[in-house]
Amino acid sequence: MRTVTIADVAKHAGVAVSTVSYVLSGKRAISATTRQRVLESVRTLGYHPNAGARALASKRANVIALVLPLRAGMNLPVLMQFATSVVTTARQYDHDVLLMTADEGPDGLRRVAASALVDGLLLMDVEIHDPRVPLLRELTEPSVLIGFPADPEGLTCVDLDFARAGALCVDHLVDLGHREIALLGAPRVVYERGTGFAERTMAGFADEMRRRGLVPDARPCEESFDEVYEAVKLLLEERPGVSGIVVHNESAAGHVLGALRMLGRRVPEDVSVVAICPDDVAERAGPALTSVLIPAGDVGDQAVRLLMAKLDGQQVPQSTLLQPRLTVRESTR
Amino acid sequence: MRTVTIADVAKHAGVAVSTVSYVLSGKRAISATTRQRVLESVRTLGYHPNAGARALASKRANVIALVLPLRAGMNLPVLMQFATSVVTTARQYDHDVLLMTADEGPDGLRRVAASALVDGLLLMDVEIHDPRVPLLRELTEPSVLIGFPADPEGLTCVDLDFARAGALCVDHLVDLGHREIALLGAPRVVYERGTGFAERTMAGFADEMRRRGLVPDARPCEESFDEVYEAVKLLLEERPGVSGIVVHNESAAGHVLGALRMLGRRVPEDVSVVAICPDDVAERAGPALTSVLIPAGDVGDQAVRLLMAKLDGQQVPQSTLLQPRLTVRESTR
DNA sequence: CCTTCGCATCGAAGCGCTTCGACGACACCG
DNA sequence: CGGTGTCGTCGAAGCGCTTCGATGCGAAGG
Repeated sequence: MRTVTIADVAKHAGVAVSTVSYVLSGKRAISATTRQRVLESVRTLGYHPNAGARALASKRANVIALVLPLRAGMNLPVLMQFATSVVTTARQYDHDVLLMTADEGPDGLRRVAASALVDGLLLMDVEIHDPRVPLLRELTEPSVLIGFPADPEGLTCVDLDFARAGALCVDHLVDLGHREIALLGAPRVVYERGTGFAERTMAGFADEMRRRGLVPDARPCEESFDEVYEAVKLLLEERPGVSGIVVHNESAAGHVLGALRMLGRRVPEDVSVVAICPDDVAERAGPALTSVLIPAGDVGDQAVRLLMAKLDGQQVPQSTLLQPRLTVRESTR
Repeated sequence: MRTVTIADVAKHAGVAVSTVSYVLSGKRAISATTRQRVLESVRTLGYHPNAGARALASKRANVIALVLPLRAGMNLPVLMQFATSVVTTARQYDHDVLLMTADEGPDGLRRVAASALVDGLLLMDVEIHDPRVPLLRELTEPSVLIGFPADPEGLTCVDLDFARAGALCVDHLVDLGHREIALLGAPRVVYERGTGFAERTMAGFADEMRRRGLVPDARPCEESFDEVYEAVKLLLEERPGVSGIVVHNESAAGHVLGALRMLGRRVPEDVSVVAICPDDVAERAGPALTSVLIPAGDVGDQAVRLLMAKLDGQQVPQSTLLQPRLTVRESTR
């Protein structure tokens, strides 16, 4: 069962190889009748263009690299949602996705780019001082980053507007009448790593609090139940008047509710809680959490569109911030 | 900045193109001095073989497809861990990984296989009656499945031995002296989908219970806190003597602990809980859960090895079951 | 009626690599 | 000392596709 080549299709349809190619690519006008004949031959023979040959001749692999962080502590659901939307959107542009892990480092990127395995790169979870950023600048292949390095000059970056997300939580709680509000953030290590999004949320939270004439109180928060419990307990002891809590830590969100329950605080009667997390986590919690959505799907989608535009030679904005959206559920009042 | 080709390397080293190729592939003997000279040229010029050309000439893309399920309700951490280990192991064999989603269906598989984009396929989360299985049988490209379809004849399947995992939980609890033991499983929809692993766990649990002269009680379990709470409440009402609970539902595991706490049962003093879940989930819970590990990493690793063996023309076993391992933590006594 | 033009199609030249057969050079054997 | 290998290297033929320039043809124009 030899595989079907373009030559087989050409012979079957009684045309030249180049004609088949033009029918398939649409790069030259072909008469309707010929086109039909060719397409039918393609169908009956079950022809699939050889990817390698196509890449070699056209200098386009129609594959993009998706570089995901794999270190533990990543926000898995968000990551998966993101990956899924990247693959789905890429397919809409007739591209496939090569999966890479961040631990291949700059060398891995150089390898796939230089070998023409991929036409462009999508990097998730870029850090403030990311060793891969200088490389991306010198690569001829276009790239799109999720997250912001210290200096985004000359790059294309996409992210959720985390500062706005933090502010949004404040707005919601203050509008409900709460005055004493605290933020429980990501584990300390995340801030130390300098991924950016955690700081930006805190900053947005703090700025908005101050703008409203209130005193911000923001703290990192670990992820195990016991540590969350201790953090909540400490918070309530130090600031007994706290009536609003913003949680920017997906794994901890459920534990915060459990801790409050154990500490005799009812949600939302005594304390209102807003989380910044995916919808499914918010809905699964008891009570269901009012939350600001991390639109991972939109981010992936948008990132692919930007990359495709760059591959197309178009100019794209250096920075794209996606607007967060707050959904009211049962945990705030 | 034209990209460096093998011809450039050959000229720089003063040898024929074919000699460079043989140095790089090791398929023919090359004198040590020539080899050195070539390798040095490769390094100084920064040569990376063009993937398309290589694939075209050698009929090997050095890429494997990884097909992941993307429907909601999947066990994300396990999935990511799996994907990570697949990528890492594939790289050890000098292969890259093309990421696909299950919703591309059989056509997607046919496309990447027929276009020679990939040399082999790795499918995760195969269902009992999976529409892709017949296709895999007729494809010339080798494949490895994670999970078992109804008829694994002629295929290569890898999975955790879930029946054994269920039995292992029973053994642990019974050895501790517990007699009345219940299993809280996956959401009902998972059983209906027929993914297999959930049923197999239940069967292993039930068989071992009966073998021990005990009465099995196994129930599906949804994932939201409220539903878990109701399920636990109902269980305690119907079977007040229950002193051991096996949870085979990662999202629910934490909620089960919370529900028991709210219902006035201490863990492990009043009730012992064993979970079947990844270690990080077990460790993050309060109290830390005694658990049977889902060794997602090993599964991915093993799957890649099997696929590489098949690509190599070797014979491999039709079925590979990975043995589960129980880790005792704080939730059983 | 002959030229001019545009459309539809063809043929051939690569793209960068692997691989096969060939060919010197040299060592070894009888 | 001429055959017979062996080793290391070379040249050339593709792999299946895209793309460029050329070409045949009918319609439009003078």
